[in-house]
Amino acid sequence: MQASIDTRQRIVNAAKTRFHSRSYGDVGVKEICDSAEVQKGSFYHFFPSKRDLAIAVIEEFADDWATGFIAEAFDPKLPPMERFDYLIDAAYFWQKAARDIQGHLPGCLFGNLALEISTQDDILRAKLNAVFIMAKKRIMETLDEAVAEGSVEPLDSENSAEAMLAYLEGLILLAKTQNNPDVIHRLGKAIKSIRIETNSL
Amino acid sequence: MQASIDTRQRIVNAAKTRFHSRSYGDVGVKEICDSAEVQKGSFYHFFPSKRDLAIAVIEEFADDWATGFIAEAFDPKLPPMERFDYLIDAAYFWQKAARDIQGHLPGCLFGNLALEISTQDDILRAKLNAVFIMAKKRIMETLDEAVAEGSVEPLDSENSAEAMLAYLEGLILLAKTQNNPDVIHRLGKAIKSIRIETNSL
DNA sequence: ATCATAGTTGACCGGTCAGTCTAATGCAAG
DNA sequence: CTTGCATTAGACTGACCGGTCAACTATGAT
Repeated sequence: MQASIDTRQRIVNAAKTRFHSRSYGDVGVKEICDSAEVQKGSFYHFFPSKRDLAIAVIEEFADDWATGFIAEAFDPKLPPMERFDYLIDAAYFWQKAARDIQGHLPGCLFGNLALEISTQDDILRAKLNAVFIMAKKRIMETLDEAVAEGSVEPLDSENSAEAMLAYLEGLILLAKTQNNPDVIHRLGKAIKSIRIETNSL
Repeated sequence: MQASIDTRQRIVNAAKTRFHSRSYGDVGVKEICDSAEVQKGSFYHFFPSKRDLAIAVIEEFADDWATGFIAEAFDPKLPPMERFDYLIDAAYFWQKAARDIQGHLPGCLFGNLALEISTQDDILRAKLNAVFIMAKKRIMETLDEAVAEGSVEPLDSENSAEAMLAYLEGLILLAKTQNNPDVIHRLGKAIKSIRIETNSL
């Protein structure tokens, strides 16, 4: 059926933007249905529960993220370390655009959800963690390339990558708390100074 | 009156632990009242709304934090840069202890609340931001001391302090997502490598 | 044409939400 | 003893929550 795929997608789309700009707990199923112009019954035809919708949202958003935001920033044509400048830039412009439209800086959907629900739902937590692992891998590969290329001294690329990811999430957290995207630009450059040395066993 | 002060305090205490280990949205007024052994009427005698309770919780927790956690870590008797090791250590042990008791790593109350409600309530957001500004100041002072002492090359201490705070919050976010306090230890040492240079105008 | 099935509708469920209200307390000052 | 006020008790409100259900429609295969 045609309409059905569309219906499911409309639900996920409506949920995506709402979960991102508000929170999981604050957005009700009814509100999502209304905005997607779908009835409650149809919602529960596609999703056994609100939680399952959250899983779908995380998966789709992770995909959008990997093929959009991340893929653009980690352009293999760019010198490895320059990609981090693009990453910070992309984060800045994304947050700024959202803030200019909605009036509030939404932050990172994954970070938001992680802090909201990871003490309450281990499966959702694991899904979110998987997204972060994926991002970490991309950073790590970039770091490895930079080392191979000679533009960075050898380091513990896995831990350094994770530390850089933590920093990025932290920046976005502060930017959201200040409702000001400039934080990302102002502090972003320091991401390249984060290093964890290889453990000399 | 004696009991009244105690009642108010019991409400705040019950809310503090619950907001921290779950979320603002997920914890209801009834649950807080039950656990504080207080009636709804008493609750609304002391707090006009749940939101006002949140304000009280943030204020009290900020106080606990400043006089406990932060004051211990930023011990003026320690060499300035060593204080950051203590900070990371304190964060690690706190999160680990909470995880061992509750089964879930609670993260930072301020970070949690910031991501959950700062798009929905500007006053709460400002309160949270004030807590971060206070923490930033403590870090900045420490950095300034280190520079004065000669153990650190001159830098933009205000922005560097903010960047270090972002990193700490990011670490705790990842630790929560993995439900594993080790992240804090594993990546914590890099906090001292974060630097933002003075803008040479 | 007919039948199974996917999708849709909207009324409906019990429970819980934040918040209200009135009446009963306990206590302190006059 | 009494008056007055802060506090507490707990029943209650209406709205909303996530979720269910039985009836209905559209479609594609036989």
